[in-house]
Amino acid sequence: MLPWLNLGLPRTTPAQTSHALNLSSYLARLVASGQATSRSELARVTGLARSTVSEHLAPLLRIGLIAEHEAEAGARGRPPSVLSLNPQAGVILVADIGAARGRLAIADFGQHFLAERSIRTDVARGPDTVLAEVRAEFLQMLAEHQVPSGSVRLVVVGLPAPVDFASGVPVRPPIMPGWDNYPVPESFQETFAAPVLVDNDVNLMALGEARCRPASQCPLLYVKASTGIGCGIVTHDGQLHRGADGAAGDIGHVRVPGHDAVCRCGAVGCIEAFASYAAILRKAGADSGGNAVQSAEANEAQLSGLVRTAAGEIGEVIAMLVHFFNPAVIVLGGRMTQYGDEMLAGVRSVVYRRALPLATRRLSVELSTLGNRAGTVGAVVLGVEHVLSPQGLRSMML
Amino acid sequence: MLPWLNLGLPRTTPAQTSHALNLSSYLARLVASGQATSRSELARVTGLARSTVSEHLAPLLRIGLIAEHEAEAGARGRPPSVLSLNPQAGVILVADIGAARGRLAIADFGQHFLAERSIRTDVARGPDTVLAEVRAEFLQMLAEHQVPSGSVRLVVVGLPAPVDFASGVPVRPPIMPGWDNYPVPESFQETFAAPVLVDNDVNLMALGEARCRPASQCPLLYVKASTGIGCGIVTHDGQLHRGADGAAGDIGHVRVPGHDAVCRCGAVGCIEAFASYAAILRKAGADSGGNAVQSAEANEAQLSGLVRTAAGEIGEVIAMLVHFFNPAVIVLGGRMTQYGDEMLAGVRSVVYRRALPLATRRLSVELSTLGNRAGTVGAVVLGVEHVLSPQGLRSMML
DNA sequence: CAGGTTTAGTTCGGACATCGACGAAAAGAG
DNA sequence: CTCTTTTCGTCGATGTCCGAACTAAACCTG
Repeated sequence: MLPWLNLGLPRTTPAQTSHALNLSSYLARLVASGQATSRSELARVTGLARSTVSEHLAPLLRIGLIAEHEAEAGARGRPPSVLSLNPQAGVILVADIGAARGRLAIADFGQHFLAERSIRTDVARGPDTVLAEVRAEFLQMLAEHQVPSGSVRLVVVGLPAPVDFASGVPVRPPIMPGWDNYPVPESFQETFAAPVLVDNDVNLMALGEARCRPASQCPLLYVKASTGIGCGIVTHDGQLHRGADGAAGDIGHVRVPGHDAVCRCGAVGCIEAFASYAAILRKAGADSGGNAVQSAEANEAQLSGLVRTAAGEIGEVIAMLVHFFNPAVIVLGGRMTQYGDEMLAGVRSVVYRRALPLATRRLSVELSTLGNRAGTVGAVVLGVEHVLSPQGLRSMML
Repeated sequence: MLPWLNLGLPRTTPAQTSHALNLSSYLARLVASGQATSRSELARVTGLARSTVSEHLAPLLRIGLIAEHEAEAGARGRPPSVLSLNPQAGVILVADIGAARGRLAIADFGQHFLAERSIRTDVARGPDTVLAEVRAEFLQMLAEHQVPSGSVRLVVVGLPAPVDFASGVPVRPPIMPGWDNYPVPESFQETFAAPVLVDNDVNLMALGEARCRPASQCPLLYVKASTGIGCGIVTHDGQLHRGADGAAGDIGHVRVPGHDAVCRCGAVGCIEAFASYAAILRKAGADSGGNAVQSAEANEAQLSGLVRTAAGEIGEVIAMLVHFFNPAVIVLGGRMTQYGDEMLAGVRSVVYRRALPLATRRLSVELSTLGNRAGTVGAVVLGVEHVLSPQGLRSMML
């Protein structure tokens, strides 16, 4: 007979987190996303009794996570007290660390960036150096905006590497010598007494883009073409797919025959070796015979053409992903979207030609709406969702 | 400022299904999967009080879904009353319809196949003919095994086509003329007064394989190489990924350069056109100059070589999927696994050479453990999980 | 074989969650 | 000012879940 079947059970038993916390978390997220702004509205949306809503809202107000203020009247009856995440509930520190540059930000819970800054982060200098600079920069930003460092609720870090999300540790990063297994969370926890979340940078961008759109646009793929080529995956239910080892979305080293460029990973024919933005700049520099980037950047027309070609090659890979994953939306991001029109045209032409009509009929291919802020926005999203999760709420309520 | 962010909310509000039903469903699934066989064990596994377990078990016993019988004593204390899904609770009709042949089965809830049968199903003859034959066959099987047709609780159908799972309708099947948008569920509901689930056949196989393994082996990819090449996707949390249009996993029409075979989809260079089992048989037939399949099947050695080559080409595609999806396990199935060793060797050699070590370090590439029963087993799994879901339970309890 | 030990399952009262009903508060309409 | 409308809080009724005490059914010991 058959071995018996391990029916689809949740990985955590439902009874582990209390029902009360689940409800509070759900209410908090409804408020945070703006889908409900008053107690009655929450009751309508959730189908719960108003009294139940009030009851579960009370602890959220008590710990100051949600604030209420008077609404200016205008409608008929008693004006509701408008609910929102309390901007004063604390701040989230966010670092989107790229290979060469990083973007730091301080965000409050009211969806505002209090401060934003771009710094040099040459990851090749090693984690000790880079993270120390990030910490110093954070402290300076906090001081400048007079945010007490005690109000830091969470630190979220994006790294251009595969990350084991549970432990927050980079695993075998191809381009970051010295970062393998480096305990990034500990390095921040010495300075800030707050939990630290670490994830792949492209995952964060994908999350940011996904949350700017209606849930019907999931499953969503975010494809970033800059120095490297990577991809973030958001599934049907809005969750990031990180894969078994945190390495999902690493499409830069997909091999496309017909090219013999040597990739930094050592292999030959990786898409990243000839269709990434870095590769294009190299090519432009070489063609113009001059000294690389400077002169090449000037030659807009030539670059446009190269982007268009590269976008087509990326489109070949995307067409394959469309077959396999059948997403509702493909979002294009990364530095190559400086030439957005060319990029879009290049990708679209190939995808709609190659892929079967069924999978492309309702597929939309778009440029990133968040641009180079996708990473920081996604990090804030991850942070807010973590704080508002049942586990996050429990830790706040002691 | 930013548009506000639609935080990761569940698609259905948690308050919609009653907490009680959720618990009953969870208990039933624990019993069904054999993870708990008595009330006390359920209490230990779930962390609930024994009294609570008893309380929620009562309705499941009342409707006859779960049965208890005496355990033979042997341990110290009072022997537990052993719980199991009641085999007499009803049967599930299962049809795994392939392009040429279909596999029908009657399963009870006690993980036993009461009857199993393979029939000719030339899907090109159209849905009316094929489904009528399936229905007739089902009725005959029921009669032969003296199962009253009133005890049919569910019908599960797998089709070699993209299927919109919610409505149970095939959408734009490439190889099934006349099936587009055909209302398959209605066609069975006239005969059997039971819900009908329809899904892609490869999805069912993937589900079957996934449920035969520990949950730690998800995310899992099931790759089927027969007449066509397809792929089923099970995510980290054990759910099938069906994509935005139910077309996910359709990797047969991924284009691999360097081949100019014309595919039945009309395009050139589809992997399916030269590396599927059908293509191999064609090639073997052509090489031996004789009349195709018959003489070719005889020449084992030649076929082995062709399988090995084709497996390498499929491996190129799988390597790409490994980069993108980073699964924990790849399961190989389909008729090509008749030559399992060659297939495994061909796929492994390419995957472990092409893909980055990070994604392959813990990846295991295996042959299907269920063989040609994967589809029917997966269909039973889908059916049992549907019946034991909170929605399914509610309908049984009136 | 009587009584102790161990494990399983049931019963029951209390703590807590959720609901609906009622009433108070706060605005506009007439 | 009074009526209507909408929001929100309070309170008792109902239902869920738990733990403690109790019963049931086995084995072990002497």
